Amino acid sequence: MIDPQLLRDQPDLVKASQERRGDPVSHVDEALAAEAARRAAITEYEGLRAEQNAHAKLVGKASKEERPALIEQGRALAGGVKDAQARVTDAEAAFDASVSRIGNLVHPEVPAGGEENFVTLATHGEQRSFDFEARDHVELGESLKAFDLQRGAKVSGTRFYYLTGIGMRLELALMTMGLDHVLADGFTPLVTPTLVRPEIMQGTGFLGEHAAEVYHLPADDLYLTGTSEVALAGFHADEIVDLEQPLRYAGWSTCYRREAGSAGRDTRGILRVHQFNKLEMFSYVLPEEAEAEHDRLRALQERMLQACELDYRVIDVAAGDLGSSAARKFDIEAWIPSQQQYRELTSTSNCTTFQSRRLATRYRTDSGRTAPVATLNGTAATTRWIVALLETHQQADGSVRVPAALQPYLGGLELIEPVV
RNA sequence: GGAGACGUCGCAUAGUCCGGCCUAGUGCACCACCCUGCUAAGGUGGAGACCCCAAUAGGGGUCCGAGGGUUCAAAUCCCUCCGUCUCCA
Repeated sequence: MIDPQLLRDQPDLVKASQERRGDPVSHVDEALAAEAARRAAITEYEGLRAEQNAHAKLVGKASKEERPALIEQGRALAGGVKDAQARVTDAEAAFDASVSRIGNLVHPEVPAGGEENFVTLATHGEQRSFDFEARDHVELGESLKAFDLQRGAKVSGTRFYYLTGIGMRLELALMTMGLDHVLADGFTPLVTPTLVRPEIMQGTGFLGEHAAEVYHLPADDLYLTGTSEVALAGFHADEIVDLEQPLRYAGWSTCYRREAGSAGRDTRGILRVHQFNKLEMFSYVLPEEAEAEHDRLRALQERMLQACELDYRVIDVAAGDLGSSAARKFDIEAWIPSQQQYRELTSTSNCTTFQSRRLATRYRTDSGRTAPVATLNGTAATTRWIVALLETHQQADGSVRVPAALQPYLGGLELIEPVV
C-alpha cells in the first residue's frame, strides 16, 4: 500500500510514478478524494461517539427517577452513531479499494516503458553456441531420462511433469547449493506453508492484477502460493520487529501457478509449469538500507549463476513491467542456446515499505515511533535452472557436463550421460 | 470425527456467572529520576497499538482472538468464525 501521507503531501510524485508505470494517473486524484471522504466520515463518527459515551455515563450514575428520560435520549443518540459508523465502514472500504489500485513509487533509476524497455546492467559469459546441432532441454531431458512429460500430462494435465532420476537429483542439487549460499550469507532457512489464508494473499498483493494466476481452494478458502515470498512476507505480519540486524530468511517450497493467459507460450518442456520448487530469499531491513540489500541479493544470485557456469545478463526491469509492490526489480536471465535468447532464472524486487504497510510489519524508530519496514525478495534457485544447465553444458555426444561447483551435490558426478 | 476447556494492553494473571463504580487492576520485565559506595534492594513517576482533530502543547475515538448481534450502555449477554489445549476415537 502506498503511504497515504505521501499521497496527500506529494500527489504529483505519485502521479509521475503512475505515469511511468503506464497506469492511470487519475487513480491518484480518486484516491485523494476517497481519503478525504474517509477522514471526514471518521471525524463525524468520533464526535457523535464521544457524545454517546458521555451520555451513557450519565445514565449509569442517574437516579431511578431520572433514568427513563435519559435512556430515551440515549436511544436517539444511538441511531445517529450507528448511521455514522456505517458511513465510516463504507468510506474505508472505498478508500481501500481506491488506494490499492496505486502501485509502489517507482525508483527514479528504473527505465520508463514496457517489457522491452529494460536496461542491461551487466552481462557474464559468451552466449554459448556449439559446433554441433544444439539440442533443446526437452530432447536432452528425455535422452538423459531427467524428466517425464508424457506421464506428467497423463496424471495431472498440461504443464505438469515428473522429474526422474538425474533430473530429480539435479533439482535437489541446485536447491541445496542455493541453500549453502544463503546460509553462508546469514539467511535463516525455512520450509514455508504453501496454503495461506485470504488476508495474507491479499496483503502481499497477489490478489490484485494477478489474481487469475493464483490457485484457490474454495472448500477451505485457502490459496496455493506461487512463491514462498507470500508466506515469508506474512511471517512477521502484525508485528513490531527488531531491525538491529536485518532479518533474512530463505524459504524452500513448492510453488503453484495457474499460468492463466499464457496459453501457447513455452508449451514445451519444463520452462513454464504449474508446479515447481524454489528457494526464495526474503529480507526485512530499515528503509534506508533497502537499496544496499537489493544489491546484496543480486550479488548472491550472480554468484549462484556463476557457480553453475551459466551465461547471463542482469536487467533493470522497466517501470511498466514491475509488479505493483516493487519499486525496482532486477531479473537475471540465462542464455538458452536452443532459443538463442536470454530467459529469466531469477528475479529480485525491492518493495520498500509498500508490502509491509498493509501487512503491518513495523520497527521502532530512534524517536520511539513505529514505522513500516522495507521488504525485499529474490530467487536463489528454482527448477527452471535445469533448463539452462542442460542446454549450456551439453556436448556433441549428448552428454552433459556437470559444473565443478555442482559436482559435490551429485556425489562427485562429472558427466551426465544418455540412458540407452 | 466426538466431548470439553480456554483466548484480556511485551510476558504472567484479575475481571466475565450477576452489563454501568473497567478511564481494564496486579506482578514481572521496561524507561526516567531519587536513594544507596558500588552487575543487589528500596522509593517516585512514566510507559501499549492504531486512527482522527489541532498540530508546540493538547483533545478525541477504536482495540479485551476476529466478525456480527442485543442494549441508552458490552471484556462481561447471544451468534458465527479462527486459534490453542485436554480427553475420547
